[in-house]
Amino acid sequence: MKEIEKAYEAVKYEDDIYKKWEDSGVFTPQIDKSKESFTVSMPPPNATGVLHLGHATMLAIEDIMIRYKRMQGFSALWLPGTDHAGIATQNRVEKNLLEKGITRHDLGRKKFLEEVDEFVKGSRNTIRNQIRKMGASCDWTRERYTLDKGLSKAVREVFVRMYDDGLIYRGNRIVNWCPRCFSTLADDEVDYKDKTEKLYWIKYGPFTVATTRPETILGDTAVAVNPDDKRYKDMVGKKFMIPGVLGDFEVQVVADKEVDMEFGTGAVKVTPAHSFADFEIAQRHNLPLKSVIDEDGKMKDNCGKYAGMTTLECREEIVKDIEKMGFLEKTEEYNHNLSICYRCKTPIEPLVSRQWFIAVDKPVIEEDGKKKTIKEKALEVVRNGDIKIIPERFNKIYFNWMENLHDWCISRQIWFGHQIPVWYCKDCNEVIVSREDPEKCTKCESTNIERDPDTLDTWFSSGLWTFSTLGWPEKTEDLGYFHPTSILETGYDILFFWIARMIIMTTYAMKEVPFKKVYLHGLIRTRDGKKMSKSDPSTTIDPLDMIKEYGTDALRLSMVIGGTPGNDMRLYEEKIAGYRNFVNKIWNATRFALLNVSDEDLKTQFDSRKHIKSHADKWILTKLQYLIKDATDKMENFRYSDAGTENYNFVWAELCDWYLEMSKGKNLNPIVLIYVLKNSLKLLHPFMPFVTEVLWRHLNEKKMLIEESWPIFNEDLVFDKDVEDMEILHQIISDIRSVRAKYSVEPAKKIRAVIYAGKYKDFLKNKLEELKRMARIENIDLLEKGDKIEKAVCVFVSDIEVYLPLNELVDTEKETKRLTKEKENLEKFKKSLEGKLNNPGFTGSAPAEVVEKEKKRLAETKKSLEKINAQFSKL
RNA sequence: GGGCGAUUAGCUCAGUUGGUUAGAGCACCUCGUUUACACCGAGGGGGUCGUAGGUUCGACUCCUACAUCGCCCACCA
Repeated sequence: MKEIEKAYEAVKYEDDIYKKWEDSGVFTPQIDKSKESFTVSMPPPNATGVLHLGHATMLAIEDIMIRYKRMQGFSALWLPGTDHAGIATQNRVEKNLLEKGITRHDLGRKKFLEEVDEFVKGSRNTIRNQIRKMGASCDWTRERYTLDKGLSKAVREVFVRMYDDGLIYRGNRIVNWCPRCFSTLADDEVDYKDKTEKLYWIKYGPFTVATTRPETILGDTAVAVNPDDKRYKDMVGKKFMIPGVLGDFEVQVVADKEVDMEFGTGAVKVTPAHSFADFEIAQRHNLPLKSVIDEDGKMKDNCGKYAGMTTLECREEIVKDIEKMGFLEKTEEYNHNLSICYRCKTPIEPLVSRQWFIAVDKPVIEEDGKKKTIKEKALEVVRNGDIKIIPERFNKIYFNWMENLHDWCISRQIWFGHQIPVWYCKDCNEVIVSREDPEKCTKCESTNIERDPDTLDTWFSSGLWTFSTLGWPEKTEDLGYFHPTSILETGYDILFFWIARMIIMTTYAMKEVPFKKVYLHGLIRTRDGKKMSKSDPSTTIDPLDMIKEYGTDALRLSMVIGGTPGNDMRLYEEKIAGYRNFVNKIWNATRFALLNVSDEDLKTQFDSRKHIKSHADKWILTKLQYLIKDATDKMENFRYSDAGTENYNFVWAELCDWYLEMSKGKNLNPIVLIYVLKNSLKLLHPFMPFVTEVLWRHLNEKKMLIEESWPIFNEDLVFDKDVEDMEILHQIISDIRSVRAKYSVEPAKKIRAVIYAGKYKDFLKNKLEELKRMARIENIDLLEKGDKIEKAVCVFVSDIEVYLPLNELVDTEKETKRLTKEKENLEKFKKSLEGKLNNPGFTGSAPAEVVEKEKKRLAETKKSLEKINAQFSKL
């Protein structure tokens, strides 16, 4: 017997428990060929980030996966790490510098990068420790960083291979350009914003064109019309001189099916250098490019008096000038999508630029005598089931995205990141792509070579994450044992950013999939279903605050239970508080046990032949077995919410509300109690690791719970008949309590009961003590059968009749009402059952067991009705 | 424009291949310090499962429309 505190205070234990786990080495799996591996790569948070609910969800779910598999005996590796997050981190540091009035150019590349490294070093520990706060049982000895040596080597290796295979090329193409970040962006790094702008209708030589960007007229080289448009039929193929603000300029008229005849006048001005659609038209018709907007978002020198203006200033001026010239026909309000930078929300400036790309449609992967593109390969592994996405519906979204993928622009004009391993010879123009930094030109041996100043898109390196972190390109033991990883768990919002890219990069470099499964969780939303936004702190919940207030276990439960993969979930404080209550409940259940068992009991190994004493024991043991079966099944099928809910209900509604309450008399059976409790702790450990581990220690166990084995269903501990009996007892108790409440019989008032138990007489004889205590009855006359009793309220459970002779308390009117209502319900039910059973369609086509079940129900219902009818005569 | 998801009790959500008289938590009402827990216990009220059709012996579950909300993709100047 020992006593623990009355309430569990999470903050007092968590850090200590975590340290014990980490120090013990359980987080670090060994390479053991006799065991199966289970691997999860942690999606690396930004090195300079702070923990938010997105991370918290991811960590909670992945920790459940890992702890579960570890307990099942897998060699379970959860590999943590951080991402250098090129643009985001560089922006942060630049902002800091700006406060001191310095730009990165003042410092120069080398100094600036030192500054960034310093900053990262300082802030990386923050996120590391916050990951620990969540209880994440990841292997810190294998922690990686996207910019560390090994990963940089992997990046370089992949780049060189892809270059040699002709997959990486340098090209002059139109790109998404952010004038603020001063860098290119990938297509999916572009966000859209609804905006109403002016649509200008402008006289354009023999045409009238409509545009929202009159400033781009300076870069026009064509007019496009639909091939079917009769209005312009005769003009196609001809060239026209168009009078413009800077004098006449020449355009060619082309017919292109992408042009919508209905929009505007059906004639489109084409600016190939500053519009994606126009660029494509230009490609199809070999039109000249004319660049007029610079990388800083200002008009180029070739723009005459407009040179140096921002695009917006220029637009204003040009419109004025066009109007003066009498070319402005009209303006109207026009609602469209404005593309903006996903990082800084600055409008994107599409422009033509010389960049590095990955060719997604070039067949280079040799397989089965065919050559496939990396895109085809990435589609194939999902189509053929090598990678399974949960929930499945995201397959379609993935296919759609992948099928429409264009060449991926991988160069970024920022300094922080993996610098592109390409050198240019200034003497002979040779392009040198190399695994090692070259000292001289490989062609002319000149030392006058210069490295490409650009860096790679952050997603290039994170695309290699699952295998680069395991040592690739070296053939490490880790790589052989832990790759491909088992499951990749992350939010659906980075399906394209990251998951798709990992699949592309890994199937190319490793010739295997990065992971066998993808589990996508939803986004956490506010109580009103809104997105939590950093800019509005009143909408956000800080996971660290919640941990302080309610404990990590409560936070984890609140994010896992009640959610389904791929669906968003609302989170609010009361929900977390609710799970805190559950944490305290299991604490107190254990507290109760500890107050009632001896040290000897704690040491005793449960033996089913020796230790089972009562029906209650058999009942709870059976319930536990079914729980083990169901919960394991749910875990296997990634239904963590369901598994958690079942455990929750078992502990609260079955173990605490019934078994412990039953135990309170002289019936306490320490061995079974401890056995059930320990198993509950095991089942709950992946969900709420801290409190279960703390309690485990109190139960005199030498090993830590984290190292224990997952419970296995044991048929020998299933006693279905006893469960049926016990549930009848529970029903009797509940019904008596209900009657007491309806009749306002004070709890303190003990009453008498007469029970005609029929075949249950012997069973109930052993249960009188519990029955009396739990239903608060003074005296029970237990008989097999007997006469109806006057002035009594009755309840019927199965064949059993229970009479509470409340005498003067019995309100005939009230009782009649109660019984009438019950009778009505039963009759309604009976009717529906009879309807079913008399229907040959039902009996003919429904499975036999379903029909059997309904027959049984009908029999029960009829019995109850008989008894109720008999009771009416006694009122 | 294309696609996806949601719609179940006042609120937040479960409901696994169609087979209950549709569940839970919170909130609400009544009662309650009895060998853990008031972060608790006992009892209770509350839903024609978005609408309209259809398939079936049987639909919250499958099909078709529609409505409302949300998300993703594409994008036309």
